[in-house]
Amino acid sequence: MNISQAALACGLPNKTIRYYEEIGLVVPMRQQGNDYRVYSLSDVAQLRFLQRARAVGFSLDECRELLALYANPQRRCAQVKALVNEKIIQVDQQLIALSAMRDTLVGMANECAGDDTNDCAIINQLAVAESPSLKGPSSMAFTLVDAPEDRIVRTDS
Amino acid sequence: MNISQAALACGLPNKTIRYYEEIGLVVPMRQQGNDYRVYSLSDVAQLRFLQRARAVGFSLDECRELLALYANPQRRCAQVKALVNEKIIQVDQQLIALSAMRDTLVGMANECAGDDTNDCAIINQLAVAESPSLKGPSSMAFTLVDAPEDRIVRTDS
DNA sequence: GTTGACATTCTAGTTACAGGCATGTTTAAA
DNA sequence: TTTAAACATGCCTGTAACTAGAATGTCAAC
Repeated sequence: MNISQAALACGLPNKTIRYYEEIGLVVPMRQQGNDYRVYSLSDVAQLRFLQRARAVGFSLDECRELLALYANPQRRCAQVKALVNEKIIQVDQQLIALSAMRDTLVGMANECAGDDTNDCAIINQLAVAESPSLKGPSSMAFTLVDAPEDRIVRTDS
Repeated sequence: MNISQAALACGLPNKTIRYYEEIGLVVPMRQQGNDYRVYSLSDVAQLRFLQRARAVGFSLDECRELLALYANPQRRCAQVKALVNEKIIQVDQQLIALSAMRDTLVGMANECAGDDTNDCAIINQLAVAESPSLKGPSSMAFTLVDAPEDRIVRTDS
């Protein structure tokens, strides 16, 4: 079958399938004469596999690894499970980070009247907040006028 | 102050600050003679603002918008709150998607013995699963041998 | 034969930086 | 005084995973 047939069968866009070929994930045969890609059922199975693996959050590099295991009858089940467990940990970390972001955003929204004045609790919070590093002038929340700056000694990395 | 001082004060790496200048977010003055960047306290306040806004998940484009509001005394608080609320919705969607991924992964791991055999429930699940599109040979879970493919009519996009 | 829907290759753009190189400047020590 | 470290500069490339678009070729139908 040709690329569009394959796309339909695996749920990936055309361009993505070509990209996967470009990076050596699924490389189909070519039809003689015109150089059209010809996808075997095995190719499509692999594309489908990739679509699934991507959907659950594996990177393309991880997908490559999974695909190798998929294709390898000598694989051990434990190897596969290890990859999945590792991915679960990563996803958990992302969930934690996102949750924290959400909490902060909701906290900001709650403090904010959302009215027609220009005094905005959100802006203030973004402007000052807990200083991310250590030192530095901790006020300056609202000051945007360009003051002639003070010179300090140099430290850098 | 120079770039490293500014980096310390705002918690952003050197390179990031230069990048923000390149895309026009915070453009400092230059010192005569050597062309070193000179950051005013106002510049640093803006960088700090950016750092915070990025940390809660705003894209650089959104940061640009927020920074404009920050700098604009004519802003209305409601505008800012709208941005935050929109971002909360986005974050919620990400959280939902990630949670679903996590569930799927955990489900896979639970089904998998994780032993020394080569028969792996995870692989099987990735291979077949619910077909992402509609049609297509729904078996083929384990078949990777390259079978001479069948020809079908063409449909594409 | 011409139209429309396919296919192909190629280049460039996206996001938000990071790494590295070659080179110029400032500062502190030997 | 020299020199070496620690800064600064610009520029060019690479990352991840595609997407969009242009220019062109092919195929089947009317």
